[in-house]
Amino acid sequence: MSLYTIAQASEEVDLTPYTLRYYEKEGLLPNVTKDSAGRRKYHDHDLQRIGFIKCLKGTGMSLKQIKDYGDLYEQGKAKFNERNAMLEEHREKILQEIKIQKKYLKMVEAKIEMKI
Amino acid sequence: MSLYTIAQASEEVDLTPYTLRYYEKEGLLPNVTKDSAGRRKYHDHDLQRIGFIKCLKGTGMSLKQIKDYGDLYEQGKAKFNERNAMLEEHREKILQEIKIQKKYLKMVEAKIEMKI
DNA sequence: TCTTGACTTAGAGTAAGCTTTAACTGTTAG
DNA sequence: CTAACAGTTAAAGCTTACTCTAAGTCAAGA
Repeated sequence: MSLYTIAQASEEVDLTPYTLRYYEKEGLLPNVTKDSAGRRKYHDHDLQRIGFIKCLKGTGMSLKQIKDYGDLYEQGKAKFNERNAMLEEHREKILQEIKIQKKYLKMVEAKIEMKI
Repeated sequence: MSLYTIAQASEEVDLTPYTLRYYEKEGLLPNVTKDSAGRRKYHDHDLQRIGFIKCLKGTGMSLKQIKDYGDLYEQGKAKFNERNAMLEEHREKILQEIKIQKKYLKMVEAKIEMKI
């Protein structure tokens, strides 16, 4: 069980310390512990959570929605259905988005081939 | 050869009139003509251009870069190489992005399967 | 002890991409 | 003729997601 300062965590997850504090302030990272001097200590599960936040954000979910998902997560299995429904809906959104990206890719390739 | 009011064009391309004026102000839509009363008249080639703008924007190109691309386009074949290089680079970016999206899709699916 | 450096906070500032407002103009239906 | 309507402009306002600043705290090394 390893601990990370904000600088180390920042390095691990490739986000600035500013961003990590911002995510915490916005409620995306509850339960980040602090040492006796008040400095944040990140645990492995925090880094894993940040990893999943990056996944959701990278697939177009807003921080607001990510927070909502995280809030359901905090409520444990009582909210499992609601939470999984969110993920399944998001899965569809990603699939749609990949389709669109492929369509756009073809448009760009067509433009390249057009040679005008 | 058909002409469209801003409301009709807006409907066609699924962008608000605000957005169309904004794109024009930002230099993404040069040469939009106006009638004797000063009202915009969109031509088919304007709608096609907007379609390609949506493609570039939808694949993560900033309006600034899209403007730069459009500016090269305005300069005709003199800037063909530069323009096509931009598109080829963008094509790579889209391919990368699709890869990332597929990875994220798997992460979300794994989380769904985890059933926790 | 002093100072350096990495942290803390609240809050201000920034950038992108719209979105709205206010005040106005020209066209059209009654 | 006039009211309604669809457009015009410049400029202000909004949202999201950071990003930075200012002022302060704490621990460790010279």
